[in-house]
Amino acid sequence: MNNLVILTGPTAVGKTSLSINLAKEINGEIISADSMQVYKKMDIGTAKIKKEEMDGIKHYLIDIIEPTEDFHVARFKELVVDAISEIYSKGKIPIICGGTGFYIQAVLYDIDFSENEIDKNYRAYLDGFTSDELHNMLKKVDDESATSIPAANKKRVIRALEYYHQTGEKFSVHNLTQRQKKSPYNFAYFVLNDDRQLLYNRIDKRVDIMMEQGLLKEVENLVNQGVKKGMTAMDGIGYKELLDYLEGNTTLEYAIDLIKKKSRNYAKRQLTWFRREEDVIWIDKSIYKSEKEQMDFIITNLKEKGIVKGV
RNA sequence: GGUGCCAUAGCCAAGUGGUAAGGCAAAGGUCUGCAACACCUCUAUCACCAGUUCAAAUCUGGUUGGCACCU
Repeated sequence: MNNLVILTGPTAVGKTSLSINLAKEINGEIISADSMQVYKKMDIGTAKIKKEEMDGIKHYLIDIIEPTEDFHVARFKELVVDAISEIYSKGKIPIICGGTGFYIQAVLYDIDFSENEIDKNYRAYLDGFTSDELHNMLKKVDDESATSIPAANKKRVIRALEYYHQTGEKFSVHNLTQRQKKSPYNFAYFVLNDDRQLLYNRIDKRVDIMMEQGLLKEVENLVNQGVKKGMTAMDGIGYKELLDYLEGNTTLEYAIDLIKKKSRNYAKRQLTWFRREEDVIWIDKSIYKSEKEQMDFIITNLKEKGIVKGV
């Protein structure tokens, strides 16, 4: 049992409804690979699937932590492994569905996030330096990483330094070996895509719908429960912009436009990510127009890979 | 009809004689513990015509378009 189906695509492309039908079709259960849907109480802004929409299909890794908690790939990876084996034990097929490419990659290639805990003290210490100083420090211990990470990207420079500090191994070496890994799964990696302009239109429209559904109220509730700027949950698109509005820094109209823009930019970045992934099967909605056609295409591919028995 | 002001990339916008800043958008890319993050790359000959000058987006004249005020 090492079959794995991945269904992803840019935000607002229509993954959710397709994933439910697919799960029914192939006797699967769904694992969400979404860095924001893991949070409870963040439903509207993350376009989280509703209970009734699940239609009896079990979902993993949705609503698992409080918005005040930290979350990251390493934790995701641990939890996913458990979810997958649980699904296998039922004789079902795991379907990973969600837009966080990084999380999908971590599972698919079984990337090793060594046991080290995040060293808050060391990070705080590093935070006191300027970008250039940090970059120079990195250059001394790991020239390769220093070359590939621009000094301006302070976040990544810090991670590379932290990794070296904790393990004594160069981050660049670690990355290289991880990158050469073959996937332990017999997988099919589907990326649902659509005409760019149509996608952007749908994103804009969806933001308006979110506002109608009460996104502002949702953000207010989070704030009342102690969620603050700087927490991972507040990195979510729609949340930080509305928080800015609530704090009186922008107008509501400006905030909404910004949410739309950020969402479009995000969709574009997701596509860049998927383009780089190997063995991706693209499902172009301008070719496979109906969900029925998309499903047939998926099933055909799953049969070819032996994930689903041929008829 | 008259007078004045303005006209720089899709948008905003510097530059007032020496060979086109910057921001946003769009597009492409990086990514292996915050990834809905963070970061990188990248687009013009200055409304049009003529003139002055070694040299003009920058000065002069005209044309077109816009804005303001006046009759």
